[in-house]
Amino acid sequence: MTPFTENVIHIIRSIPEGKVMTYGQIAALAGSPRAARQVVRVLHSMSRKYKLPWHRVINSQGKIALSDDESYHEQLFSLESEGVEIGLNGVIDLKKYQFNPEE
DNA sequence: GCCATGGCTAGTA
DNA sequence: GCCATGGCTAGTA
Repeated sequence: MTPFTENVIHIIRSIPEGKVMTYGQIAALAGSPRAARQVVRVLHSMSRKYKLPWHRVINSQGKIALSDDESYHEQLFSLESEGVEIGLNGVIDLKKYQFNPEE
């Protein structure tokens, strides 16, 4: 496993309940600002094995990125049950819910 | 080495 | 357009 991948895993693991992070944000913290899609790959291949809180990762618009209907709703439900509010337009208020480790 | 993959993203002819 | 991976292939040894 490469350092980048390890970083990504650690970062995702560090997201507290009720908070979210962005693909790009995670990539940047892991040391490669434009590697957002690699974060996606990590999520795909390692979520289960490393028990990652995959549902706490959303896109920069503050939206759930999953296209599959069932997965989308699973993520929606997981977030709501942690207290994250999702607007009718499907948007999560990043100002309110985004996790910033560097604080 | 090449190439597809992929739940993206900044910036805007 | 970006770019880190994994899988696969041609082409050497």
